[in-house]
Amino acid sequence: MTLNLRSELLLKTLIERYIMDGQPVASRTLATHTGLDLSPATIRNVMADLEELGLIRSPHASAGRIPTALGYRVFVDTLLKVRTLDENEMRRMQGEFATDYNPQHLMESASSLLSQVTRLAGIVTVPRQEQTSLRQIEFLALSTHRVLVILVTQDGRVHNRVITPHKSYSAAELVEAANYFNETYSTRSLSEVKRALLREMEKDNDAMQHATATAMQMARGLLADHEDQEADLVVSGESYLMQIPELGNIDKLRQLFDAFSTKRDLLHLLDQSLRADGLQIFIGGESGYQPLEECSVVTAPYRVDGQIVGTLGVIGPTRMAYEHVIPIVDMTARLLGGALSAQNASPTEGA
Amino acid sequence: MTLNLRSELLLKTLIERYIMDGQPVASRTLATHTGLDLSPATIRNVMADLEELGLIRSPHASAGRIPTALGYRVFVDTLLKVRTLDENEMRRMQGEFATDYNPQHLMESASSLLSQVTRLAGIVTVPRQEQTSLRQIEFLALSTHRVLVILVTQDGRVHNRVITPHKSYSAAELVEAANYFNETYSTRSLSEVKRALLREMEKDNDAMQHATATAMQMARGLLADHEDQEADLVVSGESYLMQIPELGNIDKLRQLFDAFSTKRDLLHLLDQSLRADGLQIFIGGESGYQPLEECSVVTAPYRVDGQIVGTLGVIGPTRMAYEHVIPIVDMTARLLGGALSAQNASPTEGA
DNA sequence: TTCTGGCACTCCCATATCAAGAGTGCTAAA
DNA sequence: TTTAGCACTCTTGATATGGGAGTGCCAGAA
Repeated sequence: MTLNLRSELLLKTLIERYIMDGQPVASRTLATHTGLDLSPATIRNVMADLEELGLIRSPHASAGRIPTALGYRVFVDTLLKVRTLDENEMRRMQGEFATDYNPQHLMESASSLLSQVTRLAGIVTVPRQEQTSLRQIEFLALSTHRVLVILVTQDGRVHNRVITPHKSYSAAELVEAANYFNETYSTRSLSEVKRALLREMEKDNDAMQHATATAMQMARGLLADHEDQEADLVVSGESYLMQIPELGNIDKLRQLFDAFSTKRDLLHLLDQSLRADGLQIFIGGESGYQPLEECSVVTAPYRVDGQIVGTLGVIGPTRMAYEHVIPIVDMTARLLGGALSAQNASPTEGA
Repeated sequence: MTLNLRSELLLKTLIERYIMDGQPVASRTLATHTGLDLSPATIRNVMADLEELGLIRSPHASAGRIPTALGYRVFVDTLLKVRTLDENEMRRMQGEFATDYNPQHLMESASSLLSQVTRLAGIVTVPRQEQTSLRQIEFLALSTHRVLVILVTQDGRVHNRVITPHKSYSAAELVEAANYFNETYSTRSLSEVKRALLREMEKDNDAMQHATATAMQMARGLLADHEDQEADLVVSGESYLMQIPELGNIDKLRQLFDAFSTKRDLLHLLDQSLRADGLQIFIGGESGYQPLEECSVVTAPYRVDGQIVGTLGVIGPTRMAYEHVIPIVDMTARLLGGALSAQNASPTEGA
């Protein structure tokens, strides 16, 4: 599919206008709003070609044309000139962004920043535990048979879990076990740690040192309910989606909102972006996920200390202001990554 | 306003029918579906009286009647016979309810249980920190100038916060400070603790023992960002509200959803229920909160160790099956309270 | 005094009709 | 290759129309 310059220009203008006002674009409108000095009749011929190529379509016989998903694809890939954020916008976003040291809060802030600035739904995936590495672990006796496990991961998040071992342990034993853990496993990724633990546990218990044995008991308790601790999603501004006319159908809207609370499929989609290493756009059906049929998703991964740990982005109607949304998503990924990395640096190095 | 038996019966039947099928109820329908052997004309006379009293109204001249908020109020207060849950339902709810020891998870489970069983939006308020008492506190050095504070409250929740004191402390110092804290403040409510701390901090630092001084440093850091740690709300099943025809108006729906994400006003409403000590129902405008105009809220407080710590309930259309919803809300409050209390008991006493 | 049959009246709702407007596709000519 | 012209299609809003559902009220029955 090769488009000549004129067709490209017309397609571009058509899509831009459609994004602007949501109305099917007629040949006459296009004739007056493209620099080209052509009559509507000529435009109509070109439009017929574009329709043939599947880039635009008409909702009915005597309406103008609107872009198809394929049309948006071509637009985004080859016609779109992404504006960089101007100074003001950048400053405003930085100003809106949280400045504290709480990772969970930073993610919520990023999500709400995305939705406020784009007026679309903002999403941020919380780093998968498996992919981040262990920094520190501590055990704390709550009562005779209940131990609070505190897990600090590389991304700065603190995870709590209460386990109930069969035996009771003294504070000293717990400290010893934690030390063993920290010496042996810290800086290794959680999935690695998990694998190593499973290997370790197969060995004969009697041969173990006391600290090791205690540590293994803790590990057993930890792994037991590890499963439910899945990656999570922070969504905000869903309600912006309610006023976009393309989703006027209450049923589609409902499916979309269900997707937000189920999270599973959205997480799966965002995982793809995790691997893609760069800004990604899913237009309409491209996501392969029915409730997103009328939507586009713009995502970007964010990094902590140079390593990709999660993704964020926005969900909105296919008819969204891509050239506006893209730099915002990009910028937010940087902001969040930066904030998470900054808090990671030990204060002696940082400010 | 005194209604004779016949009027009451008719009002009751009218509301029951309207709750069933959502259609305005006509005199003829009422004549056939009430035990009374009366002609539609007679019914019409009674209906005119009920309308006079503001209990029902007709959407337009030649439609049947529908209940007003006041009508529902009378219905709920004096006409409704609440069914107790039958064995099966009770068992099913118990089965669906989470069984683990994670308070946060228990609340989410309660919320989703509410919404699944009632097919309405479920809400659970997370206990206000101020009202629950301190059980245990620990300090953990993360790096030279960063200390992780772990706060275990009476309801079993674990709170983390990272503070950055100006001075660096050794592990031993931190343990000592924690001991001081636990000895001095545990079992006292957080708001009490806060007050006591503020008093304490005004004293001359030099006179303090070392442990006390360290503890006060920590306290300073803690109180600094205490504010943002507000009470929170767990909402689920919002999307059930999208298919109820009374809220067909996308704009009202949006306001409602905004209320769910803002949380502030809903929290305020639920706080009233906290003080009321029993199941409460807000019908339509009674909540005094505009987005809930078309909705009713059914709430019940839940208790941990006999003390009310939070509320839960459902939000749905005023036209909801109250006699069905009420026992479910009540039951869920018991389940959640029970689960939270159970995990609180030390394992030696419990199972 | 209370109830009821009857009837006129009101309002909704679905359907049909109509005219105007917008936009296209095609053709023939520039 | 472009364009003017024109017939055709489809939407949209306004308007009319008939049927249906239900009420309010009155006068007579119980």
